[in-house]
Amino acid sequence: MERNSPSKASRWDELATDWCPVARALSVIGDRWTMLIVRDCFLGKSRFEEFQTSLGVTRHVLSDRLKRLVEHGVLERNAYSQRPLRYEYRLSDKGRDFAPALVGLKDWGKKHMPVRKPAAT
Amino acid sequence: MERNSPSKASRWDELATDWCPVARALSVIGDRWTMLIVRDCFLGKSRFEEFQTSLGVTRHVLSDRLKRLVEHGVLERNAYSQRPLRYEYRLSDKGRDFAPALVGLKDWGKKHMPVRKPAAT
DNA sequence: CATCCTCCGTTCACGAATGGAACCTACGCT
DNA sequence: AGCGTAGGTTCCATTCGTGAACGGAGGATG
Repeated sequence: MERNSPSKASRWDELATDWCPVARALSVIGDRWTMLIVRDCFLGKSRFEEFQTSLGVTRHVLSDRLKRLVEHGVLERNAYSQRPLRYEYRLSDKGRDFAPALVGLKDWGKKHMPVRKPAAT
Repeated sequence: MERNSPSKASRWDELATDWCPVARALSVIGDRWTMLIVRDCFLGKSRFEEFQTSLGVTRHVLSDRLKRLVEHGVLERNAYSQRPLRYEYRLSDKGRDFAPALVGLKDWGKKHMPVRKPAAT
């Protein structure tokens, strides 16, 4: 009865080394907010305040997720202003490659999760 | 914990009415474990113990996520045994339609999140 | 028949993560 | 100087996830 499955007891941190590429992907972007941040990047947003306003996520969590995304090479943090020294977050190639997954999610949401307030598309 | 409460007033629930289909999709499957449960369903798993063993997720959370997935019509809960009265969870059409998104995630994981085994040569 | 075992959960206590808001730094404007 | 803005950081109460134990309905075993 012992199932010696390689993915047994996958703790969140251990997902990064899971046999399943889906699990490994989720170890980076499988967070509540992370995928929405990436979505916002695709929509052209790049600054802290933009994400914060758009998502309504707390600044603390946003800061954390951005750091994480940069660490994992999904986003790149560049100074867009030297005098006040401000940074922007832009998609890396790795991040841009996430587009198909996002599209898959979008299509599914569009088809199966209709908006329930007004009747607009 | 109670996901079937009428109004939880969480940011999660607000996502369900978001203008963006990605956000709406994430309001259902944007959880750490939920997408992995769905993945397991695609891999043929259907029972509580199977998910629990495979994912190592706590029973509490698993129970909660399965309920949520059934509520949202991603999974269907059917009795596979009447005498001990046991249920199995199977993908609905809506759930099966999630395949492309999962594939997108898989491809991204495969390309950008290589396995980093500690004892790898 | 008593006892243990399996499956599918639920309940409990506690630590981690999150939400909300205030605070801080560095600069620009007036 | 005083205010506003961008980009965070810190603090605290609440919520969530985790690990472990418990429960209950039925089956298998002695």
